[in-house]
Amino acid sequence: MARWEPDARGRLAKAALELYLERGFEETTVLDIAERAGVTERTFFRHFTDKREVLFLNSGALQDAVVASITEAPPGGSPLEVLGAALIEGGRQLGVSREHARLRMSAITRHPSLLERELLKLSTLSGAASTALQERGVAAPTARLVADIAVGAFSVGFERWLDVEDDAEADLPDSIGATLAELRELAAPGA
Amino acid sequence: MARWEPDARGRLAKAALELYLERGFEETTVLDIAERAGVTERTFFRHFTDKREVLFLNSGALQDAVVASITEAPPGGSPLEVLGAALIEGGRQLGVSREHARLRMSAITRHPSLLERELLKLSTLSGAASTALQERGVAAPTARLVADIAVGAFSVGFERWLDVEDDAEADLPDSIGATLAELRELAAPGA
DNA sequence: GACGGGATGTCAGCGACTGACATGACTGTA
DNA sequence: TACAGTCATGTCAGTCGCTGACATCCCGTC
Repeated sequence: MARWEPDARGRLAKAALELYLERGFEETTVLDIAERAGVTERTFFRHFTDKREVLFLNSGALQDAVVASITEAPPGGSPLEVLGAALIEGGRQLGVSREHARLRMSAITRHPSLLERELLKLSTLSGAASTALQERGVAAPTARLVADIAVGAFSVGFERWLDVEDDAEADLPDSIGATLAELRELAAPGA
Repeated sequence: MARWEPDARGRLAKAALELYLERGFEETTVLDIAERAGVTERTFFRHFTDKREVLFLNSGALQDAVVASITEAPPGGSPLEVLGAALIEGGRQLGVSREHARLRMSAITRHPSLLERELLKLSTLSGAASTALQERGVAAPTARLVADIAVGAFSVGFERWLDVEDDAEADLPDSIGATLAELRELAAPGA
């Protein structure tokens, strides 16, 4: 598996994040990234489809976890409950450090181009969740709406997790769960 | 204001949509668009920042309408109620034909690159709505969550409006309102 | 009819991205 | 030990998105 210097992909992702934070996204050339990682520009594009994708290495893992969680959920439960639990479980399995997540998010929010890609990933996650819900018998229009809303809450919960001051109190699944609960309150007829 | 052939911007937007539908986004060159519109490639980039933006000419108008509606809303009412009414009003003022909206959406969903831009516009709208809510005294975290959720419902409502078969029954504000109502049901504690 | 300003044209150039082909490194096998 | 096959990487040439600098043209104004 490993030849030459191993893990070119990982080195490229690391070099890219560093450079995006040091100089900014626009000011960083793919050639810069490749050179810092010790490979050629061409090699970069063999590992990542474009200059943005390099910050989204593990976005597929979250989606897989969420879909699996929906599929394996016991029958019964409202769509929002099922998906909510799946998103909390996905957050649990993510296993990313707040430090790294903060740096990554910092780079992403600094440039619209990267934000676009982040939004696309969330949209893809929403689409996959919607499909998984439909396979459980949820009607398509309902599934799409629930997925959209719940993934939105997931995203907000993730950001709130990054904002917590005290490291000891920061728990991603808790934060997602709390945000989903708040969603229910805000949407409640009385609110 | 108008010299040479008037409305180069509008001609460019029209030519771009046509070509994206005829050949696809990737297969269309900015030079192609410019030639069909009777201008130079350079002129294209004076009117639009990039090849995607050309499909999002009036996205600012919706945002302005929504923000204005939030700002002018009478005091009282939950954040979700205020924003929901503002989004319905925004939909009312949009004034786009379903035919044109369908073609545009068809082009957008055909290519992830365009979908990214659509998502960014919605995110920007959400951010603006959140800010407007905060100026009404809504706490920042709540405002962000409500804005995210409500704009998501708006987007789903818009798509549903496009899907309605009978032209006579298709009303955008109604569709947005119905989707918001469904959101409340789905999120209600009992559901 | 000279003047000024805004929209357009022209041109040169950088950087993102791709296809085609060559080369290197490591594995399995005789 | 030699040889062949495979897969990641390197090399090279080319297209296209996008930008800055400068020239030009059309129009209203004085």
